Parts: sequence; structure tokens; C-alpha cells
Amino acid sequence: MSHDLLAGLNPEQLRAVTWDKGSALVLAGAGSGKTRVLTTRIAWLIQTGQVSPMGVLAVTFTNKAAREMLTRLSAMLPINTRGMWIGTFHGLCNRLLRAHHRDAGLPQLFQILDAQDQLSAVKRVLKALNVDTEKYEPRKLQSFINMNKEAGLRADKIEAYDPYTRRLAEYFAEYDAQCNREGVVDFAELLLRSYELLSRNAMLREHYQERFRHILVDEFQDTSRLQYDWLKLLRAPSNAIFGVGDDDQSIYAFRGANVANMAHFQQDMGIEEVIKLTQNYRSFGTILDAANAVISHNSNRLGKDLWTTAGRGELIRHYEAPSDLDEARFVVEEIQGLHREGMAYADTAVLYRSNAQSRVIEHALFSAGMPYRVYGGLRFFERAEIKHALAYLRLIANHDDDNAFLRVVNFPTRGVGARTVEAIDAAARAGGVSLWAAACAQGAGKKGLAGFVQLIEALRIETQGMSLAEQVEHVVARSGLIEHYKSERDGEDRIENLSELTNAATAFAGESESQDLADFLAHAALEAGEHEAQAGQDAVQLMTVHAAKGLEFMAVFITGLEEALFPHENSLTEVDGLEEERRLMYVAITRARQRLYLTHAAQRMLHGQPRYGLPSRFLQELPAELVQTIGGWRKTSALAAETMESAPPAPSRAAALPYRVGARVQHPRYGEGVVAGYQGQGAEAEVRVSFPKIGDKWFILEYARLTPC
DNA sequence: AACTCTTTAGTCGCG
DNA sequence: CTAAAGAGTT
Repeated sequence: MSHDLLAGLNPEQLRAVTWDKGSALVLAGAGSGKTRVLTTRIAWLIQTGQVSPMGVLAVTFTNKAAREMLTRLSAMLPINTRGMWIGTFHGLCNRLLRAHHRDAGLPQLFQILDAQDQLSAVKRVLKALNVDTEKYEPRKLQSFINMNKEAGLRADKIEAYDPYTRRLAEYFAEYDAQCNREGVVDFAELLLRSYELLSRNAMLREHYQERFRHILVDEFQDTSRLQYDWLKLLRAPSNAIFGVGDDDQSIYAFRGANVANMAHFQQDMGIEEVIKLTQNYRSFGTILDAANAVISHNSNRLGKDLWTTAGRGELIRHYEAPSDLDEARFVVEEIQGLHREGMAYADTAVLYRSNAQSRVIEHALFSAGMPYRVYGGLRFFERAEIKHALAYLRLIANHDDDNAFLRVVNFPTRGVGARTVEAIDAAARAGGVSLWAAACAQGAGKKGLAGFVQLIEALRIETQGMSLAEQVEHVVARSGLIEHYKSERDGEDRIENLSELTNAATAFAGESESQDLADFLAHAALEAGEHEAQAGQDAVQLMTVHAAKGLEFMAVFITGLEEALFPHENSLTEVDGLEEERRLMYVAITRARQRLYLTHAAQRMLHGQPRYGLPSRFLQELPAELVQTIGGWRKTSALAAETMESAPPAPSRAAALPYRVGARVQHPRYGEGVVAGYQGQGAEAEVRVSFPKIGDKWFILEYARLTPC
């Protein structure tokens, strides 16, 4: 039987799939069949009777990855995957907390705050404490809270050596208190809460440890400190963790990912040998060589090189554009050419480091009348009208949800102004009760408020006994949202989305076999929905490099390959920042199957001003024989190369270029400025300096009276 | 309560 | 430049 399952696996994959000596770490390169290994292993474990479906715990980071695993698994095995613990960290923690909400100290119908909700909750805390939000920015506090929770730290465990941090910790504590009062948890809280639940409750912990004989973890390099500890807590000494990841694709340190977990895992589990999947099934050899070459400039790697049997393929194409406009024009023309040769638009992707860069490319595509799709932006459950409708539903499920209350108490407007809300807020704080309770108490006198209270109560009663979809439909219809959007100029889309919400509820009820409103609300928070825009059409794919991780395309354009943009200037001041940028470059390169374009622009508009960038150091890190320069307005970028730290030193001319681009310099007449670029060579070399007020100035390098500052 | 003006910030973003 | 958020105006 298992023959079918294992057929077609290469020796490395086979070794990983059938590993039977305890915990394992699989170093899975890009395009090496990682998902296949994970799912085949689960199927193999079940089919060979080593574990029952209930005994498997498989964790991913995205809903998409979890879905894919489930789909592939049900194709491999005739089992019902429902009830199996396969999902995202957050989804599984949610499941755990719902099942044991009492032990976790949560109300049964606790609600989940998404990032937006969390930010407004944070703002409310700061307002209640009368904090100067200039000094303590809500966003900063939000990320402070999340960073600490991701490291497993509550407010009282934070070591604050300065008054500022001490204050932040205080506000953190107050925020948590507010969440507890309101019966809501944020994303990080889902994890921390379930970690604490398991660590405090030995009975529960042992129950799950006994149950999950095999734990499998996808994208191990993206795990946070807390997630790693959570996994260790769930694993009995006799059970195995199978971790799959790629340290070279670790690009999420900024949101708490801790690559070091891979090394810790090796030590903690006594793993002697890492299984490496290095055969790549995606790209041609030239592309892989380029990726290998770039990433080899990083230190602290576990180490691996990708290879293929597919052959060399085409050279990488490098285009040097005079400006961002020209870069976009080039990309458009190339895609048109590819399309004429039969390539689908959807097989081409344009990647960039930051979202702002998409504008120019979008404009060029639009002018050329070509279809395109931009990834990112608002997702379905994040749209304002959907959040409004959900707020009504949340308030029915949990009256104490102050976030939801504030969102809709006066939307659509019903004469409950800021003054009234303030009064409710004061009463609620004085009485230590929720806004809802305070509103009920004083609502009688005020027309609008009384109407709101009655509406919510009526909805609660009316929806009892209804199916989930009926409840959603009913609440949307009675909330007045549709009437409100009818009178708005471009409200049609919003009304359409609201009716789509009913469809989403129907679909959810069908998939999960749950008619429970709380389940649906959790689903809405945990799965914000796809990025809607014209999915499924044949369109050029535009996205950031981060968003491209895990995807592949026949042809890939990596644009904006300039110093200070990619690698991003902000990363240069961060610890290991440059290495993370290089991994980002590695991810970008390995998205391409057949053809890879690298482009950079000498001049680019940034923040409304022209910026002059040198070619990215990553271009220099590519072996010249893999790259073919096409077009190009300048013969060589050798001059540029020599200003770069990572380039081999060229003493004679390095002395001639005393400042890096981006370096701050002082000029006796114009004051402080930033070096924006160089032009010419030798005695004619000129330096361009940007001054804040005055703008850009060219100086003959030899005579310019510049001093570093 | 809608509208307008001003100010400000601007890397990447799963759940 | 430009989008978003906050403040101020009608």
C-alpha cells in the first residue's frame, strides 16, 4: 500500500517522509517539495498504523498552507480530515481555548481582536489613562505589547530599566486588564493564553501530550520564541516533533520570527543530523546558481546549495534604467513580448521591496491596457462595512465587547453623539461595567441610545433558533447598514460585500458543520479572507517580495534593486538586518522558474522627491557569467560597486569616494545634507548632495568642502 | 454630523 | 507626492 504513497520521492524526501528515529529537522530549500514531504509523511504515519488521525498535530503559519495540507491529505488517504488537528498556530490555540475556556479564564464566547481592533483597544486604554499620545504612540504600544507577548512575557515580567519602558509596561498591563473585562483576546494572546493554560494545568497538558504522538511544524524558521515553547510544552518526551523549514528564507524577524529556533531545536531534541532537501523542482540551473551565490554571502547559515537536473536555462537579464518610469516601461514591454510568445499574464510577476513602488508599475500597465493584480491591501473581513456588520453580531454574542459597541453605537447615525458616548464611558468606568451595561442604565432618557439598546436586544431575541446564515442576513438587514450605504455615492460595492457576508456564513456553516455564531466570528477574525481583487483572471501579478514567498512564476521581475531600497536603508541599522535583506533577495530569485529579470533605476521619485540610487550590492554578488545586461544607459556600474562595503576594496579609487550614498555630511555653506550619488570618474568625479531645504547640489569631489557628521 | 483643512509620516505584514 | 488621521469649521 505505502508503495503508492512513496512513489516518485527522491532519496532525501523518502528519508524525511519515513524518518522513524524520533524528532527530526528537515532543511527544505525553496522548491524542494516541502509540502509534499509534510503531507506524505502524515499519510505514511497513518497508513502504516504508527498513529491515528487524532494523534497528529500539524502546524502551519497561514490558512492557505493549512488548507493545502488538508486537501492533499484527503486526496492521499480515504479519511475524514475534519477533527484532525491541522491548522495555524492561532487556529489551534483558538480551538484549545474554546474547549477549555473556563480553565483559561475566558468567557465561553470570547471574541478575537484583529490588528485593527487591537489598535483601537490600545487607543482607548491610552485615552482612559489620559496619556499623551504624542509621547506614547498607540502603534508603538501595540507593537510593544505584541513583541513581548510573542516572547512569552506578560507586563509584570518585563524588565524595564528606563522610565519610558516602565510606562509602556504599565499601559500593557492596563490593556490586558481591559481585554479581560471585555472578554476579548488579541492574536498574540491566543498563543500566550494557551501556553499558560498548558503550563499551569498538568492534567490538561498530559492529556494532550499523550494524544499528539506526532507533531509536525511547517516553516519552522518563522516560529517565535513563544510558539517554540508552546510546541515543546505539547510534546511528551516519548513523542516526536518533525520540523521543516529553511533558514535562508527567514524574512519575518520583524514580526517576531526567531530563526535561532532551528538551532535550539537541534540541541533540545538531540538531533544529530539535519535532513536536507536540496533538489529543486522549480527553476533552471542558472537561477539556482544565482540564488546560491547571493545567499553564500551570509554567515550563520545551516548551509545548503540548491541543484536541479533541469539544465542551465536562460541567462538572467539585467536592465539598468535611468528612472523608475523607464524601469516600469521596460517591464511592461518585456511582459508584452512574453505574452506575444504565448506566456499567460498570470505567469509573470513583478516584485518590489516596498508597496509604494507599485504605483509607477501599475500606471504603466494600466496605460498599456494590460490586466494586473496587486496583492496586499484590504481583505474581505477587514473592510469597514463588514467590520460594522460583524460588530452588530459580536455585540449580540457578547454585550461586553466595548470595541464592537463603539463601532456601531452611532453607525448608522442615530443621534448618539460624542457627548453621549462620553457620558456612557464615564458611567461605565465609574461603575466598573461595560459600555453596554452603562448604556442600558442611562439609555431610557435618550432617544437614540434607547433605540440602539432595543435594536440589539431585539436582534438577539429574533435570531435565536435561526441558522447561522439566517442570523447574519437578518442582522445585516435590520442594522440599517444597507440603507445607509444606499445613500452613499459609491456604496454599491459595500452593499454587495454585505450580501457576500451572508454567503460567507453559508459557506462556513457548510464547511465546518457549525451553526455557532461565535465560531463564525472567530473564523472571520482568524481568516481575514483572500485579497479579493480580480482573483482568477489572467493578470500580471504585482506584489512585494515578502508576499511572493511560497509562490512561483514562469517569469519574475525583481525591480528597484538599488542601495537603500533593496537592501532597505532601515535594515542597515538593524542587527542582522543586511542578512535578512539578503535572504529576501534569495526568496525573490527562487520564485522564478524559467526567466528572471533584475532591474534598477538610477533615479526614482520617493516622497515626492527624486532620489539617486546606486545599483544594489546584491547585483554585485551575482556571478557575472550568469547575467546578461540588456539595454542599459550606462556602460558600467563599476564605479558604483566600489562604494559598497561588501565589494572587494579598490584602494586607489575608494579614497576618491569618501562617503557612502546616504551618508550624512556637513557643508560649510549649505549645512547638513545627505550624499545622493556620484557622477564621473577621477578628477572630474562629482558628488551629489541632498540638502533638506535647498534640494540637490552637485560638487566637484576634489574641491567640495564636506565633512562627515 | 458632514465637510474641509492641516499635519504628518512614509519597509516588510501571517493570524 | 499622497494617504490617512486628527483638528477645526459650518
